[in-house]
Order: sequence, then C-alpha cells, then structure tokens
Amino acid sequence: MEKEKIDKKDHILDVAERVFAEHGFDGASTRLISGEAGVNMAMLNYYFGSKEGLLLSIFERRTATFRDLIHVIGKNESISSWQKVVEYIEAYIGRVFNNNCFQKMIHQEMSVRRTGELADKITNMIMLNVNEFRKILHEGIEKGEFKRDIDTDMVVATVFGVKSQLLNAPQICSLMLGYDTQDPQNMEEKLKPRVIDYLKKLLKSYLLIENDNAK
Amino acid sequence: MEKEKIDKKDHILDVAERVFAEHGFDGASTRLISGEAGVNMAMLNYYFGSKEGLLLSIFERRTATFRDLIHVIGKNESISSWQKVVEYIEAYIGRVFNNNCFQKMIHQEMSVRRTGELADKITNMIMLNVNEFRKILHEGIEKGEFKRDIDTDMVVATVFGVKSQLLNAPQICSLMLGYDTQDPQNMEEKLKPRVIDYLKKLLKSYLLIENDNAK
DNA sequence: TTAAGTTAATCAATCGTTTGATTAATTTTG
DNA sequence: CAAAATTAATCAAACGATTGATTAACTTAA
Repeated sequence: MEKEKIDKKDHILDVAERVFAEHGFDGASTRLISGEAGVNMAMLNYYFGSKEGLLLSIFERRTATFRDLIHVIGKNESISSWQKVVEYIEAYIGRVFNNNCFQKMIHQEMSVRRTGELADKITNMIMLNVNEFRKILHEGIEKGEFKRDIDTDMVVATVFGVKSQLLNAPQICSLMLGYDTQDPQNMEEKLKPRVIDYLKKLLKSYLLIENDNAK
Repeated sequence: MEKEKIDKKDHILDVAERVFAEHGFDGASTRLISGEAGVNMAMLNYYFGSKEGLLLSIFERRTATFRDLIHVIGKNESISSWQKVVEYIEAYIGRVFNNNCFQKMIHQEMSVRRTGELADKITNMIMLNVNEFRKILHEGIEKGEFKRDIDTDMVVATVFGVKSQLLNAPQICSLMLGYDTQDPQNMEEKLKPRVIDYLKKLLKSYLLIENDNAK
C-alpha cells in the first residue's frame, strides 16, 4: 500500500512551488528541491530542461487553470458595480489563499530585478487582474455608484498589498493575529474569511456614496 | 577635484543596500557588491566579517537612526486619535519612501524562511511599528472616536501592505500609474504625496464615526 | 528490441571566504 | 624632530564548497 501514484511531474511541481516560496528562487537549490521531492536531481533537467524551466512550468500550470476565470465577473450585467467588487474580492482572495505558495513565489520574483520571458509573463498575468479590477471601479464611477474622487489605482494596490502583506510576511502576521497564519487550517477558516470581510467593509466605506439617509 | 571623501564603510553599506534590494540576498554575490562599490572583494569580509554581517550592518545603521522616533506620536496627549493616525501615516510613509531600498530589502528578507539573530531583529523592529500603530487605533476605539467594530490588525496590514505593494512590485506599479515609480523624483513628488493622501481618506472613511450631520 | 525513465558520477562555473604580501597611516621611541 | 615600530587598509590570488547542468551506464516498460 504505497503512496498514491499521481503524476510525478505534478509532484515535483508541487514540491518546487513550496520550496521556491520558502527560500526564494536563488535560495532554493536544485539539490534541495529534488531531495524534498524524493527524486534524483537529474530528473529536474530531464523534465523541465533547467531550473528556470522548472519555474516557468510552475507558472504555466497555475495560469492555465485560472486563465479564463478572470472575465466572468465583469461580464455579468445584472449586478451592481459594488456587487462586482464584492465578487471580485471573494474570487481573488479565495483563489490566492488556496495557492498561497504560488502567490508567495510570484511576489518574490516580482520583487527582484529580473528580465526575460518569465518576468514579462508574470507582469502580464498580474496586469490582467489589475485591469479587470480597474474596469469594475471605473464603471462604478461612471454609473454614479461610486464617489467620483476615489483613487482607483490605489484601491487596486490596497487589495493586492493586503494580500502580499498577509502571505509574504507570515512571522509578522502570526505575531499580530495571535496564531500561526501559515497553518492551512487557520488560513482557510480564520484568516481568509476575515480578510474578505474586512476588505468588503473597508472598500464599501471608501467607494460607495452614502445615500442611506434613513439609517 | 575628486569625489567627496565620505566614509568608505558607509559607501559600501549604501551600495550593498541597493544591490540587495535589487537582487535579493541570495541573488547578490559579494563580487557584484564589491564591484559596484568599487572596492576589493576582501574588504567586505575585512569590514563586516561575512556577507550576513554586511546585511546585519545595513540593518543596524538604519534602525539606529529611527530607533527613538517611534514613540513620539503616541505620546502627544493634546491631539485626537485620528490626528495621531494622520501623523503616523505621514511619518511612516515619509520615512519608508526615503529609504526605499532598505525597505525593499527588509521585505524580501521577511519573505524567505530564515532563522537566527537577524531574522529576530527584523521582526522585533517591525513589531515596534505595528504595536505603536495598534495602540493608537485601540485608543481611538476606547475614546469612542473610532467605530467599535473596526479590524485594527487588518488596518495595520493595510498600511504596511500598500507600502509593500508600491515598493516591492515596481513594474506593476509603474504600469498601473503610468510613470516610472522607481525614479527618485517621481517617487518623492508624485507617488509619496498620493499615497499619503489616499491612506488618509481611506482610513478616515473606515475608522471615523460619521457624526458630521451638518455637512 | 526500443524508447523512456532513472541513477550515480562528474563537469565547469561560481559561490563566500581566506590567505600572504604590500602599501598607507599612525604611534612610539630616541 | 626623525627614524623605527606598529597598526590599519588594500590587493591579487587561491581556497574548499556548492551551484546548475551533463554524462554514461543502467533499469523499466511497451
């Protein structure tokens, strides 16, 4: 009764994603990755060509899953802009916290000066998200649903920034909240719903025109 | 008319801080640092003992400058909690954007799993800031100045997160805002005042009890 | 048999660090 | 003061270790 015989390449990608997230690209040696994955070192080059090819494969696998999930929210004409914002927050935070290792890794890669194919792909992927969120915000302004003087770009930076802070500064985050935010159960049951709830209330108070004089 | 004869150790620290911020600790080789600084490689070990010692020296220099600047705001009894928040934002963002290389470096270090003396020192320094901000927020709640149901820890994460997003994802940030946010002049004249203004408006709408019915 | 999968051994390159020698600056001594 | 002695600063070269990558032999599976 051995371990489930899942695809070995997928297993390597899973492990590498975690090790890259923990040590950074430069800090994660191919020996460490192959050791953690329980495979021979040469298998990394056999499957993925090179260390950078491995990183690229991780990226491709994740983006392929969520590529066409982006535009669904903005397309729904029957809901208000504010509801779109709510759905975007729930979708984005939900997705990001489920792949927190990948997100951590991506954020680290963006933080160091790199050029080339992968750097451009990462930038493009994130800009897809950015532009989708911006479109919702601009639409809400034009419809008179949101205040006219809101800083849409900073709102985007806020959602992305809060996520980065919670994922990429886990020691600080754990000390602040009083529990281990790296623990998958805590992240899923405590941190994720709290972040979603907070971002909704925060943006609601900043974006919406207060017209409920009958409160 | 040669170059200003400033302290050579300080010069190395300046350069190393920038190179660490650009390439990360593991990505920045001692040869690259010494080359950029125009000094012999052995000087790094001669002055700082090791590569990690160099990183530690960078940290010590910056923290020594701002160690006692933390508690000044909270001590002022004559201003409201909201004014304290405003002053904290202005002080924190102003300070952080003036040492953006250092901040970038610190955030990268926190993002990778490291243990030891430096990791603890970094955590402690940041928690000083965190606790100071939290104290202001709790005080505002107790005084009835802020809403009772605000998530103080998430507010802290917001300020820190927005800063991290703007500094550590410069490509995204530049694309979003339409100018090079790495350029010192843009950062000082355009980005910094915009962030300060935004955070004030954002937190004002989230924290304050809306009691100005005579608006 | 053939091709794909897997391994240990090995490669050149680069890593952080150390060395011994040399020069510059400072202090001590007569 | 000046010469001698001592310390500090700087350098080219090399160190052992580790890096990502490759090889060639071997095993497995179709």
